[in-house]
Amino acid sequence: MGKQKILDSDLLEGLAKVFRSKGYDGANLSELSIVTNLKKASLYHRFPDGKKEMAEAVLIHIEEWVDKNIFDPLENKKVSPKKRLKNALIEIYNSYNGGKDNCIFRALSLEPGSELFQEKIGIGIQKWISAFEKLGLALNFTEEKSHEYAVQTLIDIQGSLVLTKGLNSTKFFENALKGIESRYLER
Amino acid sequence: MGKQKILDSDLLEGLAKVFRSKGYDGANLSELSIVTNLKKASLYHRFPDGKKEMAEAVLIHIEEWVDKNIFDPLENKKVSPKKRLKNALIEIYNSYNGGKDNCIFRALSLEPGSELFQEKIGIGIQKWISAFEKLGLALNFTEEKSHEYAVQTLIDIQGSLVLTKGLNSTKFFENALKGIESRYLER
DNA sequence: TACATCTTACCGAACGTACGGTAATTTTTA
DNA sequence: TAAAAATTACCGTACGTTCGGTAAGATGTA
Repeated sequence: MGKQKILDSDLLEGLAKVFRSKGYDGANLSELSIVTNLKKASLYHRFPDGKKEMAEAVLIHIEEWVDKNIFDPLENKKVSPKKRLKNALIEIYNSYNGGKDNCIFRALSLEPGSELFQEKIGIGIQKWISAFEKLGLALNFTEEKSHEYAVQTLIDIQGSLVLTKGLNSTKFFENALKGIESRYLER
Repeated sequence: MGKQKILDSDLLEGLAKVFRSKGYDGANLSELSIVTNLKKASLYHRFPDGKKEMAEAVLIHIEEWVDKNIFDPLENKKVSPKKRLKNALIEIYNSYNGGKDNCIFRALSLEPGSELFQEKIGIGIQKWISAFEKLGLALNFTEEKSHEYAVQTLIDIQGSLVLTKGLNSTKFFENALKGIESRYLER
């Protein structure tokens, strides 16, 4: 019975799950150890800089996932803008587990720890806004409207996630996604 | 030069400041002690059940403040609905320090600790929705529209606070409040 | 091919520290 | 002067981190 290498993707998804639900300070090494099937010392083998490096790796992992599964398809000119939007909303719905999971940005923006990730989070949010701005333009909205709608899209997602958590009902998130779709598609 | 008795309101505001910025787990007794000018053991004299009781007291304190400074004026029939809305938005703006401060609901809805406050938070959010529903009715919107607008008001506030924090710019919060106002006032 | 060496992946045990919390005592207040 | 409030000194525990070490695959060399 030899030692199996834990796959990077499994590892990062385990870490992500904890950081998303507990934030930086609330995520403790014991639990990170359990969800990754790796003892604490082994986590330090993978991440010599410790918890901070783990959270950063999670942020990067999620960013890559979003690039590939949301941003790239959203800008794929071989598909109609309407279809692109619909696909993106489905991906968003699933990636937040229908509204039951937190956003990593929100989880990591509480002190202590927020200073460490502030810059990465800012860039990440900016990328979301840009992606939806491009969609707006592709749907022939003005630059101004495209920006306004992009910002409102993020606000709807983030705000509805807060209500979904606070009132323990996914309907807010679901309705928000529907609202985003009709804002773009109903002229 | 004797020691001054710490006033309940100052005490709770100090505690609130820490819980809002750090969440339940991130708030530690050393800092709660410093910000209240009370040694740890003295905090335990005031709150025998410890940190949990402190966070609950903060939640209650904020709820009372909101009742008095936002909900009551918002339902005061001696003032026109339009004026009531404008006053409420000003109070909201100031109470979030122009967008720079977190919402206590959001701060306390991360694990660990979220279980402890889930119910109180749910009731609190529900009260916000109800208050804005009544405003919508007073402004002669249908019940359905009043509900829709009330939910969207909370989403705009919460979502814009996330963007404000994440991008370190209060313009998102400011614009959201303007958007709320015009949604109610521009027919 | 065969064996030695290097490297990767992992782990048990322990470290110093900071945590939430408590007991005993002094100070303040009325 | 008695009760209430605040303080000092302390406790057990859980935290993030580090150390010393093992198993096993990869690489180098004859």
